[in-house]
Amino acid sequence: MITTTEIARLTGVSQPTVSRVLNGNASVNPEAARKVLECARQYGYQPNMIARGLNGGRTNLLAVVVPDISNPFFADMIREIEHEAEKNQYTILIFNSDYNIEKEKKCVRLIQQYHADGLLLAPVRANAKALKDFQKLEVPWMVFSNCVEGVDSVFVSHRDAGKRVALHLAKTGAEYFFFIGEEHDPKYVGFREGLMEQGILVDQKLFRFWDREKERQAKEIVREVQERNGRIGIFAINDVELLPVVNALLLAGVRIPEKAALVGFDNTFISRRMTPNLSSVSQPVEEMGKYAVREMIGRICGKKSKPPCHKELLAELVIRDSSKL
Amino acid sequence: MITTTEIARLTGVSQPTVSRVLNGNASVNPEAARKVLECARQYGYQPNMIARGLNGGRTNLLAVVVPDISNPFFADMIREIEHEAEKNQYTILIFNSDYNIEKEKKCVRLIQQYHADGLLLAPVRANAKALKDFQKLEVPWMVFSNCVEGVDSVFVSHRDAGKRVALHLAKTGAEYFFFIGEEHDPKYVGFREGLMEQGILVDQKLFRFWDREKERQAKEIVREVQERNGRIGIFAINDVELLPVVNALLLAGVRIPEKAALVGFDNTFISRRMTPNLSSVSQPVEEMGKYAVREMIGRICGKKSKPPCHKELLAELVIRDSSKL
DNA sequence: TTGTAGGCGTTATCAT
DNA sequence: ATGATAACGCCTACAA
Repeated sequence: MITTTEIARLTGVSQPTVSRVLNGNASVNPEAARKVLECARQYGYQPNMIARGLNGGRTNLLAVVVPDISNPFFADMIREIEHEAEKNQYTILIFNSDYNIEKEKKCVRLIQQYHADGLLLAPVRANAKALKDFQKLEVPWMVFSNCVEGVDSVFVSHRDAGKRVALHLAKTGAEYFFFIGEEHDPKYVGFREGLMEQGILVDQKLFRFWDREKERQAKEIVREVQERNGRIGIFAINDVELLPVVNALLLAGVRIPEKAALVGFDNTFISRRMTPNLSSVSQPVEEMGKYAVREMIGRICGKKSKPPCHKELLAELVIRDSSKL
Repeated sequence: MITTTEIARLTGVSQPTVSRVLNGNASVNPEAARKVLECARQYGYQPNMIARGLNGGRTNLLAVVVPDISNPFFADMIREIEHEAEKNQYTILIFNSDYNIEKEKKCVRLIQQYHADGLLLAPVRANAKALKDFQKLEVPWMVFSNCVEGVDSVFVSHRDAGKRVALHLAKTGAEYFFFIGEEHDPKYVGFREGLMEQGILVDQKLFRFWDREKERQAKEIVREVQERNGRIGIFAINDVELLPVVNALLLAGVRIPEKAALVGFDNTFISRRMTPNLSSVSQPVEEMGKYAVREMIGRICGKKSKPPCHKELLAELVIRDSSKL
């Protein structure tokens, strides 16, 4: 790997001049510039980002922390983020928090150690307290996919989405409502709210399921579906969680959507390609990724004066066979 | 961010002594060590990996290049790689080649610029010529998921797997065989070989499909299935490619597996959770990820004398409803 | 056991 | 326009 010092020696100019030529910002003698560029080309010069990052400069590294890389939604987000980052000469460092707050915290250390220029975080918990460690960071950071009070965020409102799903399922004539996910999830909060707004007695009509054993959970849900007269509206925190349930319902001969109307989340390729097709809340992955990266780069380069950002993007409820009445 | 120099100033020892204490390799005065550690703790010292990487040291960065992060197989691989890397104090840089040879080549530059200690590559094309740019790298690199002649690789034999699928589908009584994928894919080569070994006249009985428009392709396949008497054996290069076909077949009322027996690849969660369940070739993702990272770290740390590595892991053909006779 | 000195490759500052 | 020089934070000699 040839260095600027080496190019300087070979072309008979000083090292800073080489630097100036290669960065193209200051003015240099055209003839010297030509020689330097020629030499750089010939030896395949590559700037050493490590050295560049050392004395206070940019590393052009962007850290990305997600709970689970293999979840299709996050995988898609990462693809978009990587794509937009690459267009802007940024390289991404990936960290998997594994839905574990402690692991998430450890990422702070690594981000500091590698002097990433910024961080995009899909937090395990969408509340500011759980993120207080990140306040230590001396570089800009922002949350995506969720909205956190007092923290720059790019998101769709999961609560709103949950509400819309409630409205939709109620309209399909569902009498009972099952939610698959955790209680603190904003989707649940919104789902509940939405049902209450419809005058549905949530304490008697809404049930929540969350079992690590997906097959067992699916069986339980099927049983609960079969026990009740009337249509059941089922809403899962993501498409992946919905799959075993669909599977179990089909095997048990439960008719979809007549007996059980289903809605997932994230609108991954799975939902489009399943039979039956699954209704799902679609997050604007590409827009969210692009927006997050651009906003981040703005913060990295720009004046600190950037106003706090709380960008809500619109989710779309894509209605497919699994909940079409 | 406090530095070793600063700690040295505060504790009244020299900077190298601080370095020695924090790295714990050389012997130091216990009392001085105590003071240094206390000070480091108090100020939350974090080593600057950038500086450490500069003078020939390790950056502890591991580059990973895949064709498509959002493909569930690669997403799973990345999760395993990240997990094993993290256990070994490595951080990963992610690059998406987008199935594009030119983009893949560009990664070489970035890996050099960031002085990654090594590279794990899932190549777009599994041949040495397409990878000649990577020979420039001064750090160890190896291929995973595919086998490349003359290059360190960790893989399952796609050709063998293709052969086994051919055998399996022939046994189920299929008379015609459809392959969904590209011609140069080793899976196709193996599939073809396997059929020939069964005495099947591949020129008349084997058909290959590869259309960017997945819906159109699926419709065409359904048409071709319906046109023929006898069972069709269908093998797709991955589960994702199989989905639209399953969908179209079900909608057209084609019976699975009686009329069309299907086998996918990668054994992603989709195949388990679809109805019908999909047969699929399972790659040992966890083992492959672990093995690749460990072998890589061995190369990074160890003597160059490491022998070339061509590690073949065993794929397993998981037979489910979609091809159970 | 410890400190001094030098260097990694770059950018920034200051003269010239 | 350009060259010296210093600095970034760390590590590896080498000397004491």
